[in-house]
Amino acid sequence: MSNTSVSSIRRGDLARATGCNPETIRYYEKIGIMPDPPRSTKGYRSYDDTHVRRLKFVMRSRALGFSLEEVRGLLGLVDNRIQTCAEVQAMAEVHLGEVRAKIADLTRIERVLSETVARCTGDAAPDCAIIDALFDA
Amino acid sequence: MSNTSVSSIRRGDLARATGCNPETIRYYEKIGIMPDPPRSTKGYRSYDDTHVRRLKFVMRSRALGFSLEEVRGLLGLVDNRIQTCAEVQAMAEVHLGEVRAKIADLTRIERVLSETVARCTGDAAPDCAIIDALFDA
DNA sequence: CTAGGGTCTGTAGTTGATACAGGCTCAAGG
DNA sequence: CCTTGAGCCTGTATCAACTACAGACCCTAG
Repeated sequence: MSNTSVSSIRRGDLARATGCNPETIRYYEKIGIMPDPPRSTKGYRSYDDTHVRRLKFVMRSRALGFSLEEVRGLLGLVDNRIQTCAEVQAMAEVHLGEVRAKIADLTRIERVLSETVARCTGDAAPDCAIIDALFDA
Repeated sequence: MSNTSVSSIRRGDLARATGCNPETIRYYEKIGIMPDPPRSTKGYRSYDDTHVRRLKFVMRSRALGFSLEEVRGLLGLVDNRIQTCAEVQAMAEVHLGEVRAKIADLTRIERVLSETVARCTGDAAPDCAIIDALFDA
């Protein structure tokens, strides 16, 4: 009597359950991030809980900035095949380093840009401090 | 006697003078960021100082994170046509806002990611704190 | 005279999706 | 019962911003 019915849902339902664009689901299947789901007699994709869980995993990984190739690596451990935990940790650390590098880059850009914008008077003259800065930097 | 010789340089020279990939120069010409340069009798592109200056301008703008469409806008004032200084200032401020938003995003990602990585023991066990976090977040 | 480097063109690949076009199927309302 | 609209199917095109060929010239130094 337990509610273990593996309720079969369609692509739109999976999209709504995860917040993922339906087209993106198809894309993930094409590149092998998501498995090819079983089909109904009429060819409709048929998903269940495992797909919801896996797609949410992918989306959280993406939200943390992992590339799809990195996600593929993470899933390698999930699928209990390729990766070990130590490898996952190493990958996450590399990724963390990249995130920090990006922050450093953008912070430098932010500083230069805000200084430049501050120097601009904003009137309609043909001279522009921003343009000058870009030319003479 | 002044050295005003408009020395004609080739694509590779322009690339070396600016640090820009030669293929990228061709691309910028195709999309109209850089003008179609005059050609030698044999069809070789022929550049001068103005091209060096303009390409450096483009590259500095790109280095500050402006999109090519934004660079096109900036060049609109350089070319003394479309944009006013006030419009350039407004654009730069919008861009600055986007940069700050990206920094905020990445900082949040950095925090979550470093917390997650810290929780990982890094041994070879099939359990992995990183994977678990991505599943259960 | 030939070997190498540079140049020319057009085209395809990259990442991570998103957006059609053209056709099928399905459920609800009249 | 029929229509209408939503959803699904496929394949393909598009976006940013480049990068990387292939195949053909050309030019110069040894």
